[in-house]
Amino acid sequence: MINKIVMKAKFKIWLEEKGGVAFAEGRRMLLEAVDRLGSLNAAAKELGMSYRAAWGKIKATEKALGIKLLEVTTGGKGGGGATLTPEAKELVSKYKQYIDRMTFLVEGEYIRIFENFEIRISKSKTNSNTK
Amino acid sequence: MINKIVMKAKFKIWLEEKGGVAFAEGRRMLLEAVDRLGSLNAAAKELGMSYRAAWGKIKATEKALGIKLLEVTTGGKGGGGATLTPEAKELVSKYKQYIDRMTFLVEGEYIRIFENFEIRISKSKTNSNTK
DNA sequence: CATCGTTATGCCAATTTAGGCATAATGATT
DNA sequence: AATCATTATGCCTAAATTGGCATAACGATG
Repeated sequence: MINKIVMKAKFKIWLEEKGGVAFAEGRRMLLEAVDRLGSLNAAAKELGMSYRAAWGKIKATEKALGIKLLEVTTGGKGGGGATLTPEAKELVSKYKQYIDRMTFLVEGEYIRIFENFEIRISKSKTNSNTK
Repeated sequence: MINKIVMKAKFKIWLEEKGGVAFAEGRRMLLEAVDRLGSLNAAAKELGMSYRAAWGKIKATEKALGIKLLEVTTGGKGGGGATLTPEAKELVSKYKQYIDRMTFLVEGEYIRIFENFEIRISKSKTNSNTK
């Protein structure tokens, strides 16, 4: 019986500052949503997370990198809102570029290196079952 | 005050099979140690983990990929031991090659994309402190 | 000056993950 | 057949991470 392997490479890349996570994909999506919606609250809702969690992520990044990410206002019609600072916009933009590039490379290198491994393993009969 | 950013890119790559983690760096080190020491127990000790944990990782990978990783014997002088199957050796070898290549690329692309970003941010004065 | 939706933050609960204790089985060696 | 270091595995505990509840402050608008 041929036991086809459908192995796949996954990866996660993040930016660290002094050993702590400073920025990663989740935060990039969050900032991108804030930029589009004009509000952290709305962005959190769209991503299915609580405002509390979203705010905490933003704060953690601001503290780690020492830069301000959001320009906020409170009060007024609509209660207020948030927009990205220029630094935040650039961080999001560069991180996106970085992730896209790495996604391409991770996939390409995986295929190059593991290609014939999978084929060979799939054809050998193995005592696969756990018990 | 110049607030120098020493941001760094970190990454983790793993192989998935049907959504579950099948292989990653920790397991590669474990198998590498088994290959060198001839025993899963000794390998676990060297890596500072319990035999229970090490055994669990191996089993999880064997189940996920449907291949046997260790050829084991019990009893006799020394109590027994474990050696890598040819498939395990190849998996370790290819994964190592993959990781080394990606480490190189992650670093290189990071520098290429973020280089001047850090410089600019570092020079602007920021209200860095959390409070 | 009351309203309303947003930002801001402490605090506790819950879920997930990892670790390790305990115990059985193995089998060549003596 | 007693020994001994290893493999094998169930089960419970601890730790770390995440999520969300509750509540305060804000301030332009009407």
